[in-house]
Amino acid sequence: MPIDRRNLRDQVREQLTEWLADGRLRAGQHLDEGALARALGVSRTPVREALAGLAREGLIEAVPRHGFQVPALAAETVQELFPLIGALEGLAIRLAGRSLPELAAPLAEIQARLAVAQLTPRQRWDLDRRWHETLSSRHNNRELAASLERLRGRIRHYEGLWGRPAAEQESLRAEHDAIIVLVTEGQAERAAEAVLAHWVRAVRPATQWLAGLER
Amino acid sequence: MPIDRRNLRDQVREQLTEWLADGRLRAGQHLDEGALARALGVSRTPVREALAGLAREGLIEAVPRHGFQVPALAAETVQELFPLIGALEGLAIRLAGRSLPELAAPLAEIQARLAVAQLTPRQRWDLDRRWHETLSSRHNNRELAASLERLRGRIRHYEGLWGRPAAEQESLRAEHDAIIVLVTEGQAERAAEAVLAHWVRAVRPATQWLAGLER
DNA sequence: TAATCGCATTTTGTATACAGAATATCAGGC
DNA sequence: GCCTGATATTCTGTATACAAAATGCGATTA
Repeated sequence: MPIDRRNLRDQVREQLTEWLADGRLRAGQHLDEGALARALGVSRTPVREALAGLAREGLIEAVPRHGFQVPALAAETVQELFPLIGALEGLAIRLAGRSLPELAAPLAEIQARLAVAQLTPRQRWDLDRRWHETLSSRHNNRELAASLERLRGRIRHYEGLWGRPAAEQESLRAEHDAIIVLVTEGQAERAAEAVLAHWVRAVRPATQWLAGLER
Repeated sequence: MPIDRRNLRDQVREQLTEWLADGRLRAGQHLDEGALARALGVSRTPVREALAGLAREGLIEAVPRHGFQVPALAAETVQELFPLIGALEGLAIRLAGRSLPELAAPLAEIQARLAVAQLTPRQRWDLDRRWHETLSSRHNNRELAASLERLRGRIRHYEGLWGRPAAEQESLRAEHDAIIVLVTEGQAERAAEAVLAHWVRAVRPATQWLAGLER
């Protein structure tokens, strides 16, 4: 019988991360502590503690005397976070060792679903995320897992990237295929390099998409 | 005229990270909110918010109904964090591009100081940290910088590692030399791999040191 | 001596109160 | 019509209050 020993701070944080993930809290949005507290049926105290934690994680921003807000979409964020995620997924691959080829089948399965034409950007985004999560799942490093989850959480609002021209999507999918081949062959080092390059190359279409949004 | 708009939460966090860095708050120590608030001359509210933030960063631990504490030294932490730092320093090196060889001189300078025999573990630890900070300073990725700083902050309590046998220290210093050669030659890819391997190899002496502490 | 119980004290977790800053509203003037 | 400024309102930041859980400690007992 697991007694619930969690404090409100953690429960609030969990709910807020969910709302950040599902888009109920949108990029650029200001977070009203009072409104959140009322919505959750708690006082502002645990809400503020949760927000302070999320802010230190980078999931939200803290602006002195203005409170907290969801970060607006920014090209800088993509430019900085994508390579970071790539490097960590590379580490995950290197740590997979001999078991790396076991990932080939599940990766190919997700990849096949990504090839379907009439998916929404959101669906593509989810599949792509699951593909990368699978690719970087073969390690026993909880810190690495936590870091990756945190960084991925920070780019959740960028799903519109997958509304880009089909040609760009095609080239990114081709890179997936190339990585799957390396994974199948157990070439961890080269697969790690490829996944980093993959993320770095994705920066350009993402920033172009953001530039298009400005209008 | 930059008006101080910072809130107490941020100021408290800054002071606490300092106390964590200089050892005034020791590994395993319980953090008494009331005592901290009194010591800082503020109420518990901003202290708790600062603690909640530090906990989400992993610099301290939150135990429900028991408050906050500085994480105890643990072999797991070393095993998980060292490769993570290595991967991120590797990314920093790859991002340095053509300017990588410029790092050779300052690295060699710090390395020379590390060769002096009668340094305290603390002095060695500081020099080693500065060596790695220098090695990974040539990039313009603020997120990478923040992640590295955070992770480095989490292994600050492990300075005793540099009280290990001279032979081990010698081999780690030799790896530094090899990396400096690669840096001089501008071989970013190989230098990145070498620095990851360097951190991975450092896991063993660190865990052995920790095992020795248990007695 | 070691373990256990009961009680006092401390400490955490949460709610609430309050001051001051930021923001919104709106009237008046250019 | 738009800017300016005064005022009202909202919201943040911080302190304080209070209940409940955890902890410490001494007495009691096996």
